[in-house]
Amino acid sequence: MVKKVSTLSDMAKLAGVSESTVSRALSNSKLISVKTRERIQALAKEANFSINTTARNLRLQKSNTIAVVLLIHSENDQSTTDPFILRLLGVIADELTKMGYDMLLASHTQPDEQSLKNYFDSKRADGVIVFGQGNDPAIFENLTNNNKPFVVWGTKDPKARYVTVGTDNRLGGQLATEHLIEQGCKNIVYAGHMTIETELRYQGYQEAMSKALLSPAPLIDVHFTYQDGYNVATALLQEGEFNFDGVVAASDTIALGMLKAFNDFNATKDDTEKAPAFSIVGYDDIEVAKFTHPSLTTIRQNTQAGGKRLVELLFKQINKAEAHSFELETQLIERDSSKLRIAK
Amino acid sequence: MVKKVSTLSDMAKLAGVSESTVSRALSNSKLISVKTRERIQALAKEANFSINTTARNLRLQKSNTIAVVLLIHSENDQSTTDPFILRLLGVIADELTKMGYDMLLASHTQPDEQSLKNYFDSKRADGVIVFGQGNDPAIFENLTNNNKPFVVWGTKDPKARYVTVGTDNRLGGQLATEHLIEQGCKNIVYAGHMTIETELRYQGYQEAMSKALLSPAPLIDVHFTYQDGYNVATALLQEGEFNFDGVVAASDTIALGMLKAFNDFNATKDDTEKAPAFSIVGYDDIEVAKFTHPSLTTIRQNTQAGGKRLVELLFKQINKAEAHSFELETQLIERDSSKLRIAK
DNA sequence: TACATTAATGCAAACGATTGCAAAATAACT
DNA sequence: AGTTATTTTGCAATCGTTTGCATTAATGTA
Repeated sequence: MVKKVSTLSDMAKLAGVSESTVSRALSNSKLISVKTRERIQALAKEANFSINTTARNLRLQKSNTIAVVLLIHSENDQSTTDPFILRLLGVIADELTKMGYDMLLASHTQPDEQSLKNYFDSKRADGVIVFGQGNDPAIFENLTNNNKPFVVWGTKDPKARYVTVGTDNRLGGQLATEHLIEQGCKNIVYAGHMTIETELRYQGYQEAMSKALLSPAPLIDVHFTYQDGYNVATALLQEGEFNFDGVVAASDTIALGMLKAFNDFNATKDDTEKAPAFSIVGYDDIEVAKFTHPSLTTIRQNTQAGGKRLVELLFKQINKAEAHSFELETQLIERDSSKLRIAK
Repeated sequence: MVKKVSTLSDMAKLAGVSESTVSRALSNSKLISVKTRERIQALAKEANFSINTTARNLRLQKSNTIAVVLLIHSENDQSTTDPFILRLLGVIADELTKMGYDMLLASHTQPDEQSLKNYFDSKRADGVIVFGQGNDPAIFENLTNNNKPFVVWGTKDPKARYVTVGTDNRLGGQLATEHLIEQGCKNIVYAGHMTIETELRYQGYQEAMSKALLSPAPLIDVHFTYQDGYNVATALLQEGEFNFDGVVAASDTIALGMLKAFNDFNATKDDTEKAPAFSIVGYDDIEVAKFTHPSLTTIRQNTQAGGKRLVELLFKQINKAEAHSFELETQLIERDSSKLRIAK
């Protein structure tokens, strides 16, 4: 077997030229004559040679890598489980691959400024995409001051200067609520957990209620999982305290969990004891929402568009261009879960 | 503002010692006296200094990074969309973070040996986890020969020597089919697309059928998405060719898509024209399967256990220990979708 | 042929860390 | 204090690239 060719100097020996010539030939520099250029490239392919990225990055002072960081704020914040986030990650991975960049994925359970800054200081990433805005935007402010390229998925905070991509959460909450009101619901509740992002959805809900002269109910606290949606709804049903004809859920997972709880509950009761049907609207429009029974009316957060935009705005910053926060279209997708009450 | 401290030599100046001392102090070498060690560590924290990973990796000849590669074999192979794969990625990300490793995520639309080898040659990763076994295991054989640490999610090929983690697909297909037979189904079909992995599921189906003296039907070709499950089933229903009382689906997405198609179809017909109910078993046990209506009977592939095992076996190889392919428990999760026929 | 241009190559200095070995500082012991 | 053993520190080479500058080769012109 031939001796392994693994460095530029190996290649140089092989080709009978200097390292610089090989380096230039491989990067297609026109300083090198076409003849030797092609010869060397062929040789490199034949010898299965590929440049050492680490050394290259060191010399070039860049990493060709984007870090995608999931900030986990609590035990119940399971970003690595959430189908919506995961889907978005998939889109980002595809986009970055297209740009020839690597994607570094990491989740941090202790979200602090330093650990984010560290990606830059340690030169591990040329840019950072953050999920999990949390309640403390101050973390990000400093990065902005230092001109580090980074983008946050979430709500635009008017006081903050960092770049975000997300939907209009207030509007989303409002659209969902208004839709239920149009369907004839009177007694509508909001189900979700409070974060900076979802607080706005709740506000949207409250506004829509007030505008329709309905009184907002206190929120039902549920974490963003199928299971918690199921558990919380089941508990309420069993206590006989689930007396709503409409639910605005803060995520599709919650909505589907609640629907399931309702079905299971009624399956055990005979007709006189059954809980009355309700309408429900989810949030995110995860893929399965279209295929459940009933299909889920929901507020779409377009993952495809969102992922692309995140990457685009990050690269604008990397290339020293101006980047402005972007708000994705916030759209109600009307399906069957909001017609339940009527069907009944 | 203080001048930025970004290299070891900056730190050395700051602390009034040599670079080597700083380097050793930060890595907690006992060659350095406790006093100076602590002093320097404090100083480093204060100055927000962190070692340049690229330089470190170059010197140490390792990358502290694991590449997770999605091999995309066709247009229809949408790994970055598949909820099961995505969930597995989430688990792996968590595990690697725990080990202090970075996770590099990339999808390759042109799966070839060289591009995988390249992660090692270019020193970008210390190990590789591969999804998308495809039909050409030869790709992996060479990596094995070269002693590169890598693990493949999928079926153990007895002829191949590379390390895999996955479930027993033949058994899975068999369990699903036998369960339907127990439920009283006679006319059972398998719905999925052929890959090395899913072919075994189909074989399991065929065996179970034969054993029960039922004749296997030709497979329904469906790609692994909700949408394709829906489309294919809808087409068959409309043609009046969907005359099965049981379906073994190659994924939960397919199963849920088909169930939806069935519901939608019958919703448009009045009682005399309705298609008869059927039982269906999915594959994967994605999280939502428990929360659909009806809940989905399925073959579980435990993502938690699988992700952990993939990482564990990879690190065994990295540490030059022996690593053997591992087969996860293959388990039927019985829920409601396989009772449909009876309920009717 | 001699000289000026232009094209093609090579030299050597970075990039920022780690580490074997030598040197200096401190401690231990007569 | 003088010598030896031990602890602490520093020097300098190395990892594999890229690139400004100097050098050499090739071409053009008179």
